[in-house]
Amino acid sequence: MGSPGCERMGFTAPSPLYISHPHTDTRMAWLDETEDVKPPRSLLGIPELSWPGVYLPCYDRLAIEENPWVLKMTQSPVPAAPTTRTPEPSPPVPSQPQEPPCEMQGQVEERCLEQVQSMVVGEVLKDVDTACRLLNIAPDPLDWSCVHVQKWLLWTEHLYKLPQVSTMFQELSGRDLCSMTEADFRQRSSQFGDMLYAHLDIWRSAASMNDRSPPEDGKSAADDDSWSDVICKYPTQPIHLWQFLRELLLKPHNYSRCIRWLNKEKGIFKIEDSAHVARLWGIRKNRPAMNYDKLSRSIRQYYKKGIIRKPDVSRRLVYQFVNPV
DNA sequence: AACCAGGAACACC
DNA sequence: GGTGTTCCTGGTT
Repeated sequence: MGSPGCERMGFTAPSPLYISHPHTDTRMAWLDETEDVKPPRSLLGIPELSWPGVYLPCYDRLAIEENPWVLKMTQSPVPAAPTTRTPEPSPPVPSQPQEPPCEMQGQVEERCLEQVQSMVVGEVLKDVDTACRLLNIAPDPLDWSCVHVQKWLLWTEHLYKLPQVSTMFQELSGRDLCSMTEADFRQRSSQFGDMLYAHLDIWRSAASMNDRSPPEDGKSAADDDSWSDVICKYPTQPIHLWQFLRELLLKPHNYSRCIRWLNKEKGIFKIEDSAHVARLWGIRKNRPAMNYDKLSRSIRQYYKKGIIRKPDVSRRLVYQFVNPV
């Protein structure tokens, strides 16, 4: 590896990165199969660059529309821009002087951009981290086995609603994958090769960034759950279903559309989208035939073990952890 | 139709 | 043996 992460991330290179405000429920629009989650590039004013426009799952078009100023980040920061750029509606900066000197305004914008950049980097790392734990794969693609590569491909298919492309990349380790050029990717999948290549690029960038700044203890990328401490060691022991469910529940900004707490204190949760939860579990366990019927059977196995039960008032798709955290 | 409950056989570690 | 998967029958919402 060894290529500079930030450039690969698209912060210095002209790579569009669709971003939005984090922690909105709309972040997981990709989970909703009825929607086309990729924002129309033309509408966003993003030029059709050679980069395929990787759409990060944590960012969605609604929030982009709500925060048009963020779009600046998605556009090429080529040198020509600053002098001709028209003033955009500023992000909420309290008590801003009415007519700030140009320099000051530039500084403010620069600081805003820096803040947004670091926010985006954080969100990207978080998403990679989440995917790593859900798939039980290492963050660095170079460490992937053929099985890991297939998992990642299945995940990416799911993420971007691609047709089955994983078959085009069989028998490849992560190292093989990383040694491939964009042209190699396109050769295997003319339609989606560039997208996969770009997505892999993000992962490699995230890995290289992690290399340079290992997560500090306690407050890591998965800052909103103490749970991650338990199973943060990536390619280790298999995860239990109840652990997996809890992990989804502890990422509400990612998965609240498919599973959410009804009463966190009591450990009562509801599966909002049974098919999606089952599919995620299937990806995680490498069981393509997984469905809610089977998943719920596994949940029912927990009844006699005293791990999960039905709440006192039984409701469809609602379960309860016997020992809530 | 989708969900729920649980038996049974099986695979995998 | 523990855990989860797969298949099944039959009941409920």
